[in-house]
Parts: sequence; C-alpha cells; structure tokens
Amino acid sequence: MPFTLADAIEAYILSRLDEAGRGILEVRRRELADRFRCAPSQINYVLATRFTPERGFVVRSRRGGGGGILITLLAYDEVADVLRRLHRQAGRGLTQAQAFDLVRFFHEQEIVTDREARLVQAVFGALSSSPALDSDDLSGLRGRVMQSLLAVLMS
Amino acid sequence: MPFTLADAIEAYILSRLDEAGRGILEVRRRELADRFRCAPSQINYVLATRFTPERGFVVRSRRGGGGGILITLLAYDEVADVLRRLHRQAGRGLTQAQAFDLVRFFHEQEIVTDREARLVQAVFGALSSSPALDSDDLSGLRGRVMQSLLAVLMS
DNA sequence: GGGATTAAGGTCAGGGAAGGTCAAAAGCGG
DNA sequence: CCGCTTTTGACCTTCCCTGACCTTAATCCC
Repeated sequence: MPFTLADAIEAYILSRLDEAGRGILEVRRRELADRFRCAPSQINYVLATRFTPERGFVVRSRRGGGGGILITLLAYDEVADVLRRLHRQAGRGLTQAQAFDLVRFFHEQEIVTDREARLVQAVFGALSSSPALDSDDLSGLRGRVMQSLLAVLMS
Repeated sequence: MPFTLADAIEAYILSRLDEAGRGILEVRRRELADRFRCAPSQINYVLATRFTPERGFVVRSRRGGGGGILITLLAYDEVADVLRRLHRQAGRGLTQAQAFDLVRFFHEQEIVTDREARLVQAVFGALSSSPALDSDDLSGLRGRVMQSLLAVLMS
C-alpha cells in the first residue's frame, strides 16, 4: 500500500470529520497545507479526488479574509445511493428526453415537489433552446447541471 | 463558521431591521463604526455588498449635520412588479453574480423555498463551469434560463 | 444674509488574506 | 517505456478592511 501524502491528508480530514460529529467540518486550506508541508493546491487535489459527491461529500468554500472550506458528509440511505449512482451516470451526458425522464422520476418518487419539478424542467427546456451549442456540448451541459442538482438533492 | 466583521455588521443591521417592524430602519454610520470599532467606510462596504437592490433593499442617505442612513426592505406588493421588470431585463443576459443575487432575493422575499433556491443556484453554478461557451453566450444562456424560471414563478 | 465651522456621509485605491485553476514536473506500477 | 496518480508552482479571483481625501448639510456668529 503506497501511503501517499494525499492519503494522509484524506485520513486526517476524515478523522477530524469523525470527531467533530454531526458530519460537518470546517478547515483552512493554508493550515492544512502547513501541517502537511505541501502546496495549498494539494488540498484542492485531495478534495477534488476524495471528497466527491459520489462518495457522499459536499464541499463548499468561501474566499477572502475570513474564508474557509466546509466539508459535509451526507447521511447514507437508499435514496442517496440511487442519487449517487445517477450522479455518476449523468457525468457522461444526457439527452433532453433523459433529463426530463429523470425529473419525472424524482417527482414520482416524491424526491422533489411539484413546483421543484416544474422549475427544473424549465431549466432543461431553456438549455435546449440554446444556439451556440452543438448537441454534444448540450448533452454534457445537461449532465453537469443534473449532477449539480443531484448534489443538492443529496444534501 | 467564517464570521467576519462584515457578517457581524450585517447580522446586527438585519436584527435591528427585524425588530423595527415593517422594513424601515435608520442608522448612523459613525455610530455603527464606533460600535464595531472599525473604519466608517466599512459600513459602506457592508451596505454596498449586502444591502443591494438585487437583494431587495433600498438604501438612502443624507449627508451633513443630522444626516443618517435609511435602510428599507422592499414591500411585498412591489414584488410582482419587480418580477416583470426582471423578466424583461434577463432577456439581455445575466452575469453569474446577478443570477445568484436574484435567486437570493427570491429566497429572502419567500418567493422560493430554501431548497428551491439551492437547486436553482446549483444550476447557475453548473452553467458557469461550462467549457464550450464564451462569456457572452453564457450570459445569454443565464438570461434565458432565468426567464424560464420566472415564467414558472409567475404562473 | 453669508462665510466659517462642524457634522454627517461618500469614494476610491490599495494591501492583505483567503481560496481556485491549470499545466508541468515528479513518482510509480506494470 | 507508458500511463496514471500525485505534487508543485505560478498566476488569478474574490473578499475584507482601512485610510486619505471629497461632498453635502446644518449651524454659528458676525
């Protein structure tokens, strides 16, 4: 087992997340970088590769003086599991029909309300009426939008 | 939480606005600056970044002796009107910051729920991290998405 | 009445403190 | 050697806060 710096940072964050209880932890990028004697961007790398939505994490940050990084571990349940799988799949892009079907599915499963469904459908409708995008780009964009939506639904 | 001076001043103003009842509050810049031990211009900073029209506030001020700053929350009956104006304006495109502020405004006005706001913000976030779109196209796309959303909200 | 004084508030540039991005270099397993 | 992951470094954006300097209004006092 090659225990890399990234692994160590991951383990450290996980343990602090654990001891913090409540599944919420705030860290400073600079502090972590100092503690592990590495470039600050290394922290971004760890967050990007380990603390992903697929693994049930939500990471938010704020820049500027008094900024910081908030890491949240989402509760595990079956719905979340399905959402996570969908999240992974959406990364490969979506047709408009697929996007609409997913939204309808969420609605049927009562994962989203009636109005939430209409709002989201409106979004996908607007996307598709976009010039300046060929169908491949559009598919990728739909996928990313869906992923972001799923991240919210999982939180 | 990353709680800065600006956050504290914002919270203080909001609480006084709240306890003052119907949406009007008068403050003195100097007094606030003294209370928070900061430069008076810090108050301007907070007003400029937090109490913006896009978030539903109107700030007026009088200079000179006996001057002061009047902070007003937009009244409910003005909101429908604002939505129509916004719909027209959105047609000309939106920056990401404008889109976010609008969503925030809707949330503050209780036009959208907490989760609806997060979903919609997730959408605008995803749009902005989109390759294959230059900033003009992006601006236009945000505008069309916002128009579609407004159409749902007005229905 | 009119200038001087005083008491507000406004603007702007700049420094410092976060965090973000991206490409290139370095390691490493096969 | 090749390809993937890790790590770094240079450069960028955002946000907070202050200080120097400016504008406007009320008041004082002749």
